[in-house]
Amino acid sequence: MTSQDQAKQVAPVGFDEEGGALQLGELSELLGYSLKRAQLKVFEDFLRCMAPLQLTPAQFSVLLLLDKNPGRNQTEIANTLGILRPNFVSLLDALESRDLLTRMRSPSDRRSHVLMLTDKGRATLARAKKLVATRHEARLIEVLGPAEHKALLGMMAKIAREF
Amino acid sequence: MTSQDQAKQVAPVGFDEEGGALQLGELSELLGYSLKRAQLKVFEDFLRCMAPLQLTPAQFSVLLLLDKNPGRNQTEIANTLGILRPNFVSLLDALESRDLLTRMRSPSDRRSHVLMLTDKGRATLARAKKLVATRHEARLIEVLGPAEHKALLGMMAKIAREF
DNA sequence: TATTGTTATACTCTATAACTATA
DNA sequence: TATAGTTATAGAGTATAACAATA
Repeated sequence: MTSQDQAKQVAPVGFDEEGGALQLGELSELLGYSLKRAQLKVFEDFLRCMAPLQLTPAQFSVLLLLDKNPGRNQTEIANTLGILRPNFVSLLDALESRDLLTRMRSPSDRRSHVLMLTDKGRATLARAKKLVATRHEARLIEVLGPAEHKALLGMMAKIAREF
Repeated sequence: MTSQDQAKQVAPVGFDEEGGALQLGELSELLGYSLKRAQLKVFEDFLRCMAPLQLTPAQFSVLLLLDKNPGRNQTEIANTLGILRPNFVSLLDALESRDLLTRMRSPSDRRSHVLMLTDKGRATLARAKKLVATRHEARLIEVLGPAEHKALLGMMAKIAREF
């Protein structure tokens, strides 16, 4: 089977750190690692702040994009958000069943569905934006400071664009 | 296939009518959104750079942590990495089957498995570290600049810690 | 023939309950 | 009784193929 007689450099006896906190070591210098953990924290906080409206980050991004770009079809919105078309269907089903948006067959190309926010969708988006600004982003700015928060936004955009 | 895939074509601005690029709007000010997209890019690049060794970010983090903290059990390592114990099992199975680490029953508490890198595990980790430094982090530093890269690390750690 | 929305499907991650063997 | 490792399982998120309607 597998090996059983190597690893003689560090004996299983003589633990000098029994029960103590582990050394992260080079892990804390690994940007991907910190980035992932920070991203999880930020999404957790987003969900907490958005709990009254029951919107996920992905759902919020769809409403935001639709408000700024009315009359687009599913493929255009999904592509812009990096969501694959098949996976976009159930996401839209959920929002449409909550009457936040509508799918309408395009008169010019009856294959495509034109997406538009409903009045309820616009109202919900307005409340959602307020929650994000006053609870979520406000807390981030409080932790980082306004200058670093802005710098961070720039760096994230740069990585997403140029990396 | 060239090195440049057309994941997202950026059309010239000013095309707000039919067929033009969509307006991201407030989406670009949403830190969680940029953070997520940046994190995906960084992990993609990590996998590309690490392709010769076939290590995922999670696997690399386990090797790194084990090297710095030999003789710990599965629960301690998993908790430190934010991995749930049940999900840690198959991750370890994969690394152990590649002879990169060993599980040994602890003599003091026969319930727990003491984890240690094998010689092959240490050698692989050394090669992995070199790939990360010379290919992955080097590219990040090239895009961001050394000062911003360092600042970014600090901010990510701060969010992961205080947020 | 090509494209839009869709279904089906599969694979990875993540999360919870419950089992076993030890303590 | 409680804990460490494990199994089973379920749910998200993500990926590809293929089909019907339409172009």
